[in-house]
Amino acid sequence: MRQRKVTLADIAAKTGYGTNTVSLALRGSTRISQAARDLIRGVADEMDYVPNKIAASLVLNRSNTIGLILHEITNPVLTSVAHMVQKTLGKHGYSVLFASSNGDPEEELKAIAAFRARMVDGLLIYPIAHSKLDHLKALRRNNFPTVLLIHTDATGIDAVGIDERKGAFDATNHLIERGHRRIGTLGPSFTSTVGNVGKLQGYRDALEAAGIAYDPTIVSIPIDHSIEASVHAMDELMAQDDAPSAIFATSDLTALAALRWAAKSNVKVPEELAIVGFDDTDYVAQATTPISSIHNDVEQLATEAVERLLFLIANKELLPPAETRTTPGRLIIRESS
Amino acid sequence: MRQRKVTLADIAAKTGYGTNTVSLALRGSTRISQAARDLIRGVADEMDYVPNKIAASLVLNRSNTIGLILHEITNPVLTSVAHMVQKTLGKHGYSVLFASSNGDPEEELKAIAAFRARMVDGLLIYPIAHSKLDHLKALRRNNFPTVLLIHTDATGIDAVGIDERKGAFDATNHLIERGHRRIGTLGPSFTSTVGNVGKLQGYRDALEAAGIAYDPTIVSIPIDHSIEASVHAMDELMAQDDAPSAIFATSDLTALAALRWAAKSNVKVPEELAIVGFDDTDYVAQATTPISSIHNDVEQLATEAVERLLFLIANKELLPPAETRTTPGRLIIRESS
DNA sequence: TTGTAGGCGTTATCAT
DNA sequence: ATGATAACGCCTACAA
Repeated sequence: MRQRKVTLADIAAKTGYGTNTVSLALRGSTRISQAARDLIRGVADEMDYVPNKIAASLVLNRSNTIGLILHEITNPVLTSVAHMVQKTLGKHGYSVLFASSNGDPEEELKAIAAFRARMVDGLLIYPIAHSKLDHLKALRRNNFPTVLLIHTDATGIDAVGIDERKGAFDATNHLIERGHRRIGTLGPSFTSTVGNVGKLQGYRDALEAAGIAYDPTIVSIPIDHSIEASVHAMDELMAQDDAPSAIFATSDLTALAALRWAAKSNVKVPEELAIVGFDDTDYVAQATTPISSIHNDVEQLATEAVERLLFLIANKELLPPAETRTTPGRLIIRESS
Repeated sequence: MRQRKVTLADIAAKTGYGTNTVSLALRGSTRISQAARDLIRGVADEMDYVPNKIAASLVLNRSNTIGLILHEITNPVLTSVAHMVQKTLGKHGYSVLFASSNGDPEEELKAIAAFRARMVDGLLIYPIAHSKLDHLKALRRNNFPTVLLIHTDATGIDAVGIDERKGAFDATNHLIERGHRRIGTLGPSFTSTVGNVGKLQGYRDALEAAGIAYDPTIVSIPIDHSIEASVHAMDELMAQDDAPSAIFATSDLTALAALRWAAKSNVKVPEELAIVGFDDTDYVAQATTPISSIHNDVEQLATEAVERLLFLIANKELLPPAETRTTPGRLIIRESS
């Protein structure tokens, strides 16, 4: 005995108006008399009318929904991005379909397909790998508004992201200025993980500028994204003969791991080991030894990405040339360095 | 010069079949000859056909989309829930609309309205307050499948959540067994925040069982969700004459704050101050001093919630009586206690 | 095995 | 100021 959903027709029947009048009235059209509008509005509320946007989407050819795909939702930075994106889009009347690709290209493709089938008006995506952008460029070629949430030098696709290269440069350079010559780095797979390509570059840039030779034996890559794996990686890194005196951690998570390693190894931070992280989350700012980190303005990033996406959506008939925007980070110096 | 979207009719025209045959063929109906199916499938792929699920939703009266509303996405536990929920639902062919209410009841209502208008088949929600469940119960009364992601004793609404009361009891009791009699607690607003109502109860249960008087002066409530605010709260809490020798932190975030406070105050953990957290995230497990915490099986929670929701959706014509499920946590003892 | 007709709830166009 | 009609793209009858 399930009550059918209330439709425009039901309200029309009850008020004596046509469905079309009801539709206009509920959307506040001045073409309808004030009296009629009030009456209709009242009856609609009374009947607990919920407009069916899906039906509207069909005729308007616009769903007022966008898709957000992140490659890893556990990451606190991406989490903030998700939050800001949803908040900003909500203000513009958009809802957001969310999916986490979890590092699996297959999942990413599935999510894209699912979202497209649901007629999302556009896509914000933090892709899995820098090198695998072709399918996303293809979307754009099909006039499908898409914005990457990363910084990339790739062309033919819009992107707004953090300037990892510069951030990494600043972090490394700061350690050099503190007198360190042997600077290790700790972070997930530099080649495959988006973002870290740039970070490795920035790290090398800084070394080169200071005339320090790049040494791959102190570039450490944890086996997975857990802190534990990074602590492990530290174990091996620091067991070397010529162990680093400073660590540039490419994420706050690995920075915390470095700190943890120091604690359990009775190594003093920053006296015996300096640490700089990346992203400046609460966790490093308020770690037992507050850790220096590169602060990135997630709010600005999210806002700009949303703006760009909405712009693309508004111009989807003839997409403007792809653009890349970058938001710089800034180094926050704390006790760890 | 925008190419229209490919529809069933387009494929029909190109293959010479009717739209209906094409529809059946693409869905793999055996009513269509194998040859026709292959042909149609091929042409569809060639034309890059993307089925319009929105149109299908309209006729099927089912969107294969559910809404997920969290009251705070920054929280690592809720983040994991979001991830698991999306992953599990994805396997069942559902997409998830996401919104963060950010602790604002107004936002929560807006999100619910937006999702209903988009015809979600059901709702998973981590509500803002225990006390404000009436609007959610109303949804259920209107045969709208809804599952709360919290543990609650409220009736008339489905819920699956962590047993906060028991977890808090175990945490507090553990500290008592370690010989502590003066146990403070640190966590966001016990009365308004969902979950913490139960935690305060469990804390008091344990005290009572041990014959320790409950003392509200050592129940500390940080001003917001930042670690910094909790460190501040610790400052005040520990400045008291009869300061606690142990802290039950109602979240891992506050546990980390307690640890941070100890570090900057040169207080030894666990010798001078014992700490137990709640949720057992990586951050406490791998803190400089690994912190004891209540581990909760987020994966199981998410799976059960999704299962229940799908069950409700399948029976939405006549919803079964509301049920509450609870998943117990377990204490993980580490160096902090 | 395939085609035809009708309708899902909304909006836009064109009348009145 | 309001109403009738035709879409939007798909699916489920029912027919052939």
